[in-house]
Amino acid sequence: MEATTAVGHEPRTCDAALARAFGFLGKRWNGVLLGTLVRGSAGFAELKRAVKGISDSVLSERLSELAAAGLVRRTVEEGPPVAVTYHVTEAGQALMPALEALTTWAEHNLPT
Amino acid sequence: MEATTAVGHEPRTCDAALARAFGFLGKRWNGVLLGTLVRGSAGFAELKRAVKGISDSVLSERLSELAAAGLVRRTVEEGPPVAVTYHVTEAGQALMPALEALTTWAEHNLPT
DNA sequence: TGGGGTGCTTCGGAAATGCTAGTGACATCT
DNA sequence: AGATGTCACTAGCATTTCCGAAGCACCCCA
Repeated sequence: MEATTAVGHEPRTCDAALARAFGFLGKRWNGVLLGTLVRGSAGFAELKRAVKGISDSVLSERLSELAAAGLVRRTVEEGPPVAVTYHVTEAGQALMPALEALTTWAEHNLPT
Repeated sequence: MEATTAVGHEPRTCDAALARAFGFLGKRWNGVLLGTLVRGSAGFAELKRAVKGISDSVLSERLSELAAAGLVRRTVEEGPPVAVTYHVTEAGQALMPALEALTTWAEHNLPT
């Protein structure tokens, strides 16, 4: 194990930032969830219907994670009928171009 | 409410293509794997070292899936020392811009 | 002849996910 | 009024998926 004095060829590691990105997007529903939320805020039930396939428990958990990471914000409207709304923050919005690129790619390269 | 005769607004579903994209990228290692492979072909062991954290079994499985989806190709060099090489196809290459966008986003919006 | 490298597959066990229900406040239908 | 439904979740299993270690076959180098 040399402590490469100079140069050194890194063993072809993948970009650290990309790895971090997939730390999030690599979890089962986060991608679609964010992708849905980016096109407009929604409540819990609405989200569940939109993402269809996701379960209550996971949705709840993912929303917490996303909120903790500062990508999504949870707003409670006290009415009499309390309404909760989830919407993306700027950090979430910033993901848009990437999501679009991904969509385009899928359209062209992924079988239906 | 509604059931008005025609129209109907879809309940805000996420883009189908994006969902398909995350059918792949939403699985634990596929993203980083593709991201690594995009910067150059590699053999099994090399890949394992590069993606570090992934296990043999999962790597093997992921590579099969990726190959089945036509994003990666598996080439066997018959020598006596059989050497296997994995490299992305054009469909895989086409993912690059999306991956770059993702990387940029992570750099700016994801904590280290 | 032993150590090291490559390319996988096969086992458990552990962790992540999914399904079914249930709660409590309100709203609406009959 | 009472039944039913919606909204936002939480709770408890069952199933799926993932990981880590081990093993197998082959080759190269000393």
